[in-house]
Amino acid sequence: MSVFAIVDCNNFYVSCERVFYPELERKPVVVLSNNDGCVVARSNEAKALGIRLGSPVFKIADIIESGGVYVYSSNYALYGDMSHRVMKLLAEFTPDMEVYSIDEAFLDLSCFSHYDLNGYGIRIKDRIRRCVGLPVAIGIAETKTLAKIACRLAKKSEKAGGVLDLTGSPYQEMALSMTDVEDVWGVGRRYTKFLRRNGITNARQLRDTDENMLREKYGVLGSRLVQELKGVACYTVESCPSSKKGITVSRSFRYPLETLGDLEEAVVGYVSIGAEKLRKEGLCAEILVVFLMTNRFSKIDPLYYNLETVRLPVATSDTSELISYARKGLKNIYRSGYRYKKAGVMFNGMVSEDWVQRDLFDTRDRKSAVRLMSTLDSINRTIGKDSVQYATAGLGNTQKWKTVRKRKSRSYTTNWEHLLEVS
DNA sequence: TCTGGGGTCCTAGGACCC
DNA sequence: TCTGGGGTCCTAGGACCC
Repeated sequence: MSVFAIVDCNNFYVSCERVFYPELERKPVVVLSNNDGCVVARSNEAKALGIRLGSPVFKIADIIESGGVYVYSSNYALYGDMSHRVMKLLAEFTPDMEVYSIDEAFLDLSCFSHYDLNGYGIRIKDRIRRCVGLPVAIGIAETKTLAKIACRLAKKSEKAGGVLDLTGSPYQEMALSMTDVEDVWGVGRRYTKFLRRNGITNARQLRDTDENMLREKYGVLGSRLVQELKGVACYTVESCPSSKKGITVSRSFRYPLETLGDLEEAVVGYVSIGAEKLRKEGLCAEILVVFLMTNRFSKIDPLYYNLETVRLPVATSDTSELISYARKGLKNIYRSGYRYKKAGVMFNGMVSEDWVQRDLFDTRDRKSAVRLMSTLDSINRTIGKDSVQYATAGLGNTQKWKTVRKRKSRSYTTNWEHLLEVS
């Protein structure tokens, strides 16, 4: 029998902040997106105050004030490192796991099916709490979709204490009945509407739906959904993630940018970030996309959105080369007179750096470019991020495109200067 | 005034191949 | 007059996930 567990960190970003500032326990806490724009994580206390995920901060200013809500900018260095620690611990508990997102992992527990799975789950939960300081919830069942449902209930129920094992359990019927159809993994807003219109409101009804009806509406995903709810595993634990199919780097600006020069600095900055990611993955991109847009929420400013796709003569991860194509692309789509709110670059058509198709008439010295990039990367890795950067990305505080994070906590685990002192 | 960022998979249709 | 069968690749759009 196959057994899947999903381990999900509770209110992950908020919990990471709490580890290093325990006074935040039992207090309403939120973490914000880039430029301190929207709420991306909430503590249970903040949820109880009615703060919705994705709310723009300015719209909930009064709740923050009256509720005494602690507000943090996102600290990706901290969250990334904490995530890494959690995953490392989880790997001790199973021969096969899949890191599903920054705060979730699927574990294959099939070989433990004759054990006390609930007890095993509790051991996992306790170990993460003790070694990393983070609270997690764990759901265990015959399929990934059922495990997700178990995990959701484990989080909600006092009695479950954070771990719920539904394998072969008589409670499975009840668990499915208690789960609204929109809370099923793979059912989004669109399908919720369709399902509810057809009288399907909970997971149990969805499981007992005519599979063909769903298949027609929803394609193969529909049949898989029903099968998974019935306990027939359609998805496995993907322990070796296939290499990336694309890399996107884009940010909203704190204030609208208007000149080509300012936008160029932003695009150069994004290309630098993206190209570094490419090299880290050992990939080269064949296709580069540059895009820009004005504020889609504005009722006054005219809207403009455009993108340019560039097919590169030879797949590359060389920042200099990518910058020159990106700047050309940007010039083509830039129109003066607009107030731009966001720009970005995308790399597609990925190939491994060892399998790049060369061009007979290529005149570029690619060997030295590779050496230059690896030197650049190693300097930035050892001395610190952006120690060496392209001047066309702008310098220091003149960089208008850099995101603002006014309420960021310290990088406790990734920067020696920020190490906690105990006295 | 202020509204995030980064992904995946599936499908349908068109162009093209033998 | 009759016009097969089996593919691939690419693109755009939709839906979903965290």
